[in-house]
Order: sequence, then structure tokens, then C-alpha cells
Amino acid sequence: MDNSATSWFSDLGMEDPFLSDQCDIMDFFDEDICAALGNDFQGSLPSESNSPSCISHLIPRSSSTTALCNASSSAVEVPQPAANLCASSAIEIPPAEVERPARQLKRNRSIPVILAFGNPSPTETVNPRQVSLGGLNPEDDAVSEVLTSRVSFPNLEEATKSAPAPKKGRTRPASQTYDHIIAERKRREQLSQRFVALSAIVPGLKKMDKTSVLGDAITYLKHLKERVKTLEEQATKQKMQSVVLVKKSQLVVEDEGSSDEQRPLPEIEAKLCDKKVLLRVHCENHRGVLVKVLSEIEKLNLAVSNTSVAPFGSLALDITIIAEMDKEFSLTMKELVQGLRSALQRAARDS
Amino acid sequence: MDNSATSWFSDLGMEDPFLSDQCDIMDFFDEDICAALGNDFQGSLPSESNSPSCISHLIPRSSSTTALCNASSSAVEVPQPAANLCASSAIEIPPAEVERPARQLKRNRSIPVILAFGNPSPTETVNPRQVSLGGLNPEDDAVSEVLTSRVSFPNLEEATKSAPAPKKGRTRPASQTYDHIIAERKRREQLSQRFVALSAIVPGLKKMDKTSVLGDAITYLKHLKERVKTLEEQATKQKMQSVVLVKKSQLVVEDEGSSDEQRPLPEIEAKLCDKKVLLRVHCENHRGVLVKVLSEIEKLNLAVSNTSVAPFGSLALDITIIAEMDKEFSLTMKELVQGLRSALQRAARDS
DNA sequence: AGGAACACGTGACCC
DNA sequence: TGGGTCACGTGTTCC
Repeated sequence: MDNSATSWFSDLGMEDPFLSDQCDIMDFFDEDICAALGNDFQGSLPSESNSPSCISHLIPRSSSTTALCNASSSAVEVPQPAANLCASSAIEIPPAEVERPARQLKRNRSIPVILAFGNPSPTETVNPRQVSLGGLNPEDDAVSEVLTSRVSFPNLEEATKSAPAPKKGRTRPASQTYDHIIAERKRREQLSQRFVALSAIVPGLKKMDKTSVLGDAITYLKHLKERVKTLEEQATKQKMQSVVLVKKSQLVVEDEGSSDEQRPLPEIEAKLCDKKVLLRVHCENHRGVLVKVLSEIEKLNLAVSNTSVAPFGSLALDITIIAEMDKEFSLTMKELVQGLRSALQRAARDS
Repeated sequence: MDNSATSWFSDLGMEDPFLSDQCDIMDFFDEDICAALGNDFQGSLPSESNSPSCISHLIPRSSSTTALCNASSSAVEVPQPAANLCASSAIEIPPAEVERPARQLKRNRSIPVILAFGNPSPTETVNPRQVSLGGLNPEDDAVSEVLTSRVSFPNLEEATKSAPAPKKGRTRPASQTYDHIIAERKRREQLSQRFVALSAIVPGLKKMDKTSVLGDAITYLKHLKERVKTLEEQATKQKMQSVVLVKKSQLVVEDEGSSDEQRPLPEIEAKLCDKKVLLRVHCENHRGVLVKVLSEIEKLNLAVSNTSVAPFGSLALDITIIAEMDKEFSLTMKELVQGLRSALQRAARDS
């Protein structure tokens, strides 16, 4: 039981592909493009912050290793026509260069049974329109106009933090924004992978959203923990159970067919031959139980001639006693067993 | 075994406060302020999108029920100096009105042992200033200048979507952005709660970040699953085995009800606990019977760890043996009992 | 300085 | 259509 809380790390070996590191999948994008264009692009933005997903289009995304359901071939990866806007002039990024497969059609819910937190591979992404540049309305000419004119914003140079020199700013030096973005993506992807891995092992998952998965995983984990606990203590104590009590039934009642076991441990068996008594006691290994048994036996006017005690299992004790009755005093085995049992139960209660 | 995959939902009852709904904690902010200022504010921004955390300051945040570690005094919450700007003019939000306690000093790492995903509760947050509206650089006058002039951006009216009428837009009707934001906050908070709940259950957690918690939870869950599995099959196979077969041996050998028992005297009884075997043999007291029994036991790859023999009556012998079997070698009690019986009968025939 | 982790607001998408 | 979920880029903090 105690080791279950400490030794479970042993199977941390990557038996599961989900838990493998695969940090390498992120080394995919053209660093030159990022280095060359990124700064200019960022510089041309109104200023720090804002346009949350605007710069993202410069950083192509890997084909989402998270997805489980990308076995659907299709593959074609429509190259996103009509990628209008995105800070049109003043930014000299060839839009064809910027491939952005993942953003549109984010969750491929066509296979709902397999959940995939994360982009389910850009298979059959038919609509290429909708660049959705950072919340900006595509196909809205007015907004596009706004963007364009915003790029030609007068004090552009002031807002520009060109080089990795942060001028005066509080925020990132603009060369690290890249690393920041891809690091964050990597983190997110890893987390999503863990989520699908988790949802794969938790049974009976009804809802597949992250919160539900986590919640059900928690209750399931609790359930497992408790089950292990009961199973473990049953494995030690209660395992003797049936064996043991079947024994007792032999003496007292002999109810054979019923598989009703589960009686507590003090199992006592007595045999009589002439005036000699063979006594077997199988009980929990508490302190003083042997003395208790022996003193109880002597109380019953039995003279012990042989005794043997041995531990069995983790917490059981096996006692064998041979004793002899007084000639004039005869005792039924039933009385003997019952007296002994009650004495043992009293002792167990007191301890 | 099979029910373990289906019946664990039974303890879904909210024994755990982390899993309680507590959706009500979100009804906190002043809707009037939001309705009155929000639209104007949003309209005064250059256009849709951008400034990701700009509107958020109008929506005060609840006192982060997620945090676990706010017992840490420490408390003082340095009030982030010089939080000027953020769309200074044109936006008539009294900064005192806008209390934004949670953003600064996000994770209270003063108690690293208790993890707390989420804001460590804004208790005794002294500073109400620091609007820090959006990702804009505070204390940067140039940027502030840029912002100011941006607000006076010429085609502001074009970008303005005043009412919940989305004019033409693709995005949200701007009255729902509130609900969106708080819904998202609620979702995030729930998720974080689940994370701390999970991290409280998984033992031996070394790193406390979400990814590690999830990963360790996964391996731990796998470990538990496997343990339950082995425990269960051990509980069924091994237990039933011993039970049933001891039973059967009893059936064959003993019939207790008649006072005259012990007919075919080799009475053998075996119990199994883990890999330990308790063996009791009650037989006629022939010469060499103990050696016979012991050698037979060793032939079965059982290592005797304790033995006791005592005469009982005139011609009976009572032997108690405790032995252990090899780990890889599993022996059914039936085989054990039968092998021993045949050996003893052979020995009795030969003598 | 620079990586790592987090919460945030936001647009997109689905039912 | 609206509530719910997701991934994204970003600002921020910690080491």
C-alpha cells in the first residue's frame, strides 16, 4: 500500500507515444523568413501588443502532431487564395510564402468519437478564405481599409521597435517574440497531447472537453485509488477469509454450498481424540494473542503438552496446540471453540 | 474487474469541493458599467480586434477561488508603479473605478510546495491603479503618444461598431463580448481548479506545472490501473483457487458431522497467502512420514520456512508446514494437496 | 538575459 | 442564435 504512492514512477518509460518528448517537431519553420521578415513586420505594426494573431501568419504551423484523426488522407492543403490584407502595403511579405494551414477549420468535428484537442490536421480544409487576421474582419473592405491606413500611420516610426533593441519598451525585444510564440505553441501542443492521452485512458468519458476530461479523470483516479486500497487490504486480511471460514463451517455448521465467506479471521479448529485435544488457531498477529489463547486453555482445565506458533503471511498467526483434558471433566469441542473465539475477539477489541 | 470500467461514476458525488460547480461566483461585475462604458470603449478603439486585454479592465475579476496558497501572508502586493496611459484620452473610464487586482503578481510563488494554477487571490491588493490597458507599454510616453493619436485615428467611425448591431461584421455583436469574456474566464478557472485538484491526488509530483501534472497523472493512472488489474486477478484466481480447492480437499477427505471422522487419515489442508503456503497434514504416525512430506514439498519447488510436528493421540501425527513458492512458479492448492496425498498413500502402502 | 509557465482576451467554430 | 469550447498570440512573472 505505501509503495503505491512512491513506486509508480517506475513505469515512466515511454511506453506511450503521447508522453514522449518530441520537442523536435517544432524545428520546422524557416528561420530566415522569421528573422528577415519578422522584425520588419512587427515594426510595421501599430505598436506593441494588439492584433493578437497577426504576426502569427508569418510563422507557419506544423501539421499538428496532436491530432489523432488525420488518417483521412486528403492531404492536399489548399493554398489559401485571396489572402488579402494583413497589413497590405508597407509589408513586403509574399502571401504565398505564408502558408497558414491550421487556423481555419480548427476542430475537425467530423469524427466526434475520437477527440482531438488541437487541430485535427488540415485535411480537406475547403474554405481557404477567411484569413481572419487577428480578429480583423476579412472581406470587409472598410476594415481592410482601416488596416491599410493604419499601417501608414503617421508616427509609425515611433511605434517601431526595430531591432532586438527594446528602445525603451517594457515588452519583449521583438526578436524573442518568435521564440515566445513558438514556445507557447509547443507548450500548448504538449498539453493538448497530454489531454488526449488522458482521455484515452479514462473510461466512460461522456463529454470530451478538457474540463470534463480532467474532472472525470480525477474522480476515476480517486476511484482507482480507493479500489486499490480495498483490494490490497483484502488481499492480506480478507484473503484468508474464505479459506479460513470454510474451515469453521466445517466445525460449526458445515454449510458447504454457499460461497459465503468473509468472516473475520479468528479461525479455530479443534479435534478430539480420547482425552487429547488438537487445537489450531489461525488469527491476526496481535501482541499477546498466544498468551491469551494459552491462558484461556488452561482456564478450561486443559493441560498443554505441545504448542507451536508460526507467522503466516503478513499479519496472520498460526498456532497449533495439543492439550489434554482432565479425566473427569469432559468438554465438547463446540464449547471449546466458542469460548476460545470469544476470548480472542475480546482481545482483538481491546488491542 | 469488468465493473471497474463502468461503475466508477458512482462516486461522482461532490465529495470534493474542487469539483463542485460554483458557477455563481461569476455574478460579480457591474453590468451597468459594462453596458455603458463597454460599447463606447470598444467603439473608440481603432477597430475590431487588437488590444487583447484592453476591454478586460472594465470587467473586474472575482477573487480567484482557485488559489490555494493565499494563506501565505506575504501579502503586500507591490503596486506596480507608473501605470499610465492605455488609450488615455477619449476613454472616460475613471481609473479608480477600474480595479484590477489580479493581474499583477500573478503567481504567488512564495510557497512553492503548494501549487496554485491561477491567481493567488487578490486579497489585500493595495493598488487600484495600474490599468495597464492591453499589452501596451506602461510608462512609455512615446507609446502613449502613439496611442493617443491612434485614438484620434481618422476613420474611426468606420471601424466603430457601436451598438449590438454588428453592422456588417463577422465577429461578435460587442454586447456579447462581455459574456464571452466572463464565460471564458469561468472556463479557465474551472480548468485550473481541476488542475489543482488533480495535482492534489497524484502523489510524488515533482514539478507542478500543468504539463507535468498531466503527464504524471497519466502515468500514475496507468500504474493504478495495472495494479488494480493484477490485484483483481490475484484476488479472483488465487483466492478462489485456495478457497475452492481447500474446500474440495475437505470434501474428499473430511466428513465432520459424524463423530467418527478421519477415515482415510491422510488429511491434508493447504492455505495460500501471496506466495506463502500453510500446510497441515494429519496422518498416521508411520516412520519417515515427515521426511516424505518434506521431500515431496521440496520437489514441488516449495521452500520450507517453518515446520512443526507433534504426535496426537496414539498413532496420529500432526504436521504444520509453512513454505514459500517461487515467484514464477504458481501452484494450485489442488495440485499440492493431491500430490501430497498420493505421496502419503504410497508411503503408507509401502510401510 | 532568456527560457518557462501562466492567465488573459479574442476570433473561430459547433450545436 | 447564443452558449460553450478551443487555439491563438500576448503580456507578465519567475528563475
